[in-house]
Amino acid sequence: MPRPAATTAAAAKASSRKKAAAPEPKATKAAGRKKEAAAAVAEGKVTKKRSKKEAGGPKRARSAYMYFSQATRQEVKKDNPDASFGDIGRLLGEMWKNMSEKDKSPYKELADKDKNRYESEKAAAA
DNA sequence: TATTTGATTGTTGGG
DNA sequence: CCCAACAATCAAATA
Repeated sequence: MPRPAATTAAAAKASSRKKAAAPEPKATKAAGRKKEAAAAVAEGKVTKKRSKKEAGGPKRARSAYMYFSQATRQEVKKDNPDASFGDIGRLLGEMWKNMSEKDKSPYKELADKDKNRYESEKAAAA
């Protein structure tokens, strides 16, 4: 995995506050995803299950691809009315990699802003 | 401390 | 109600 080592981008700029009431603890796909973790544990790959849903509150920031899918999914569906979820996703990812960083910029901006918002929520929840 | 890997984010439609 | 592929990103856990 070619990941930039030493990614210590700890820009803790907690200023704005966001009240997270969280009346209904919806575990989205967490429970479902957990099954993979459970399977991994069963195989003995991981010693302990990395339950990440411990802290119930601030949802994670959406990636640029998340915004991209929101913005493009309808267009792709329009061009491919017969395409199902998997087809759309596959094609979507293909075009995502196809577009240049400049095109991804707007989505990255959204992702960046959401990340900032996530930091605020996290800080507020803490 | 650095790397790794699991978990989470969002979409739609179906089982 | 949960999962399917896709990419990105974070955070816990391990080496």
